[in-house]
Amino acid sequence: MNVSIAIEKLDNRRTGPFSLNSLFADFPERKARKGDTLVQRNHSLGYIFYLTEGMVKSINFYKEKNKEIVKGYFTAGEMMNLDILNKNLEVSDTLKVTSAKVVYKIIPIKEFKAMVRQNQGLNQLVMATILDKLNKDNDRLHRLLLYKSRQRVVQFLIDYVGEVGQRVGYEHVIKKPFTHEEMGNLSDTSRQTVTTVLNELKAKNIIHFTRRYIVIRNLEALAVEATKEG
DNA sequence: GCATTAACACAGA
DNA sequence: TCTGTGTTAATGC
Repeated sequence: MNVSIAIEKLDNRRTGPFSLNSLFADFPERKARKGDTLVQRNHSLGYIFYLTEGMVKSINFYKEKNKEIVKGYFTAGEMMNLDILNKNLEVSDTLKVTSAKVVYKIIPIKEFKAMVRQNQGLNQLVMATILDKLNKDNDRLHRLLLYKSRQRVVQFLIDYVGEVGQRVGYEHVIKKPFTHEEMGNLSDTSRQTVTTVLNELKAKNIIHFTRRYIVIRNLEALAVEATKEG
């Protein structure tokens, strides 16, 4: 994603989200702890999961390689397994808790479908969520094919700030950011490489970070880094 | 060469 | 105290 689009996203982002919290308020709630599996890939599931607290990762595990591919992370306010709408209730990703605690709502698929039919806003949001995921997967694949790991980290950072960054003067802040390991998973590289790249950017005064936040000092300069070789 | 893995030190929440 | 970060040597493709 180029920098102007990232900025545009920051500006256009909806402030008062279409309130899923109130829409799903009356449905039963479940809790889980770090390491718990909410549902296994290929298993049948009669509910849509709506995350109200904590963080969940969606993964595929490849036995042959003994390797886990992290497809993405869900945070509070997201519907996690919309793919079952299209696959006869079969989930395509394993969902695992990564935060200390998770709270989520379970909405029976039949009722969910009825709500989608009735509620234009929900209908649009479901559509947008699925398409957004599709685009993200596509971008990620292209990056893997076209760019080296350090570039992918920078590109991830630009997208990331576009999604959750807050403007502060000429800078942008990401509060409670992903860990380096999580960012590595999302940009298909190792956590050590993420650490190294971030420290390089810090040394160039393009970003600053601690465990609690990331500040993008210079988004334009970051965009330049995103395509720079070596 | 470029990047990941492993291993270890250590610091910050 | 434990998780996350910073660094480097060994290893792999």
